[in-house]
Amino acid sequence: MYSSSANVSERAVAAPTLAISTVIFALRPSESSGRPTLWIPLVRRIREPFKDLWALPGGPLTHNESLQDAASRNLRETTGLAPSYVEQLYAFGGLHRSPTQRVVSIVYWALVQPTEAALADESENVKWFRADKVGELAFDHNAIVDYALWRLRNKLAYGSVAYHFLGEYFTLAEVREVYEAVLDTRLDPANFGRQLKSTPEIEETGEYLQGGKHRPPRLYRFTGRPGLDPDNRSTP
Amino acid sequence: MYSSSANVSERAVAAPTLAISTVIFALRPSESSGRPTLWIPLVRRIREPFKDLWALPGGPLTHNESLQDAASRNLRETTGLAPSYVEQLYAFGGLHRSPTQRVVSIVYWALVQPTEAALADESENVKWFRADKVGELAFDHNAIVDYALWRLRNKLAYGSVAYHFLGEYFTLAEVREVYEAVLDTRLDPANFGRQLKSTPEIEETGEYLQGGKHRPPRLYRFTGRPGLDPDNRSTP
DNA sequence: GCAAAAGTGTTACACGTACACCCATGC
DNA sequence: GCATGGGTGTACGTGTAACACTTTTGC
Repeated sequence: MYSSSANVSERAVAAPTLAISTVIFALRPSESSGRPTLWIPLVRRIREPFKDLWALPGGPLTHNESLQDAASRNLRETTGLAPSYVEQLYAFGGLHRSPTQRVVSIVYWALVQPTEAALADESENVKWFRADKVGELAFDHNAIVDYALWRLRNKLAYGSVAYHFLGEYFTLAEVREVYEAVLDTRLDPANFGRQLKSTPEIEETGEYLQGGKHRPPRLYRFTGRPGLDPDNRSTP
Repeated sequence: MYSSSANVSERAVAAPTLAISTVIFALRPSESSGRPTLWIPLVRRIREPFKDLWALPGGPLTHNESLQDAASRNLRETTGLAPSYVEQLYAFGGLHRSPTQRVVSIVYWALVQPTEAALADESENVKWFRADKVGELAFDHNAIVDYALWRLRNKLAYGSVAYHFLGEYFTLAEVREVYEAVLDTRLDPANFGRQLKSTPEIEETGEYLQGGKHRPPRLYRFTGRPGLDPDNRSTP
């Protein structure tokens, strides 16, 4: 394939297994406070190695799908969900990730909306965990979850991912709740609202959210495209 | 390997080829202005597909090396250089990257110091190009180079990569030249110097660079660690 | 009317930018 | 002495943080 001075004969021997895994984030109300918090779904391993430990959903890459399609597919297959945002996280290829075999995992992270997340499949072998309390996971999946969390927080602070946790219409308070949940801080509603309204990707609709207990907040819409990474770049 | 509801029998069929490629950046004086500019080494393809076109150096992943080691190795093999900085860029896995075969490329980017870059191997089949004037490359390598450039500029602006283009000791003006070359702007020497001196990772030495035409500038040293990505995290 | 959330106004401060100025060296 | 790059001082503008204040709804 590539011209290279490497020993070409080695290639056939090596051929590490290639797998795709996904860290799926959704906001769900905390059991205690009721405020939204970050959750991720994990699958129980049904064979060795790491039998009975929890692991990230994942699977092989099939021949006729792109990497991102493979991530979306195994997300749908394990949780029944359609993600609103998918981005590549990292390719993990350390030598001893799996005790039995050399595996290179290309890991994605995804966001799903809470309306969807509510009707997600949950079973004996698929369960949702609070992202900061996952316990001991199979393989190097604890490190992967940590890194995904770090990336999510980063993207939220500097990018425009927050809206993918929400539906098409949302109030400023809902966006603020997303930030507060993910970054684990409290934000000044006044300043936060002004900042959002000054970003060109946020569009003010004429609608108001009715049925609340207090003054009805205005509804907004997000009109931006997510991506700067190669998979999403071409989308105009 | 992974528990998954995917059709396990498909895996054996699929098995796309896995390759490692690297975008190697070095600063070299421009032919015209003499000011430093960004260059990258490319290798000429000696077979189909894309025979005779230039491509990124790359090769297979061998069994007993990590992804990053593979990147460093093929960097050394094509250019004879030891990189001062290596970071994973992205895993490219589109279906039609190569017309003949399904290939997933895990791409790294690297920086080498100009002292090293000066003695880099150059031959009929390995040549250095200005990063912004590479012409038409094989596969999707133009897109990859563009993305690597974007990342480098980003990391330079927000991170602390600049020092890896330089030796252990450097003057503030040298760092400024790196920024000016990569970001293609002019920066105010006064403000730039103050900013650098206020970053805790920059250490002022007692030494001065002698032999210049004018007032000898103070020499500085960088005392930070590069990384926040998984490969470099554990390094204490 | 009162509680609570939506939304506006105002001020202080940190930080980046622009630019005038002084310092030290080679020729 | 003078040209040139190294280095300091200082004023201005922009954006964020803090917080007082007004508005609008449900009960």
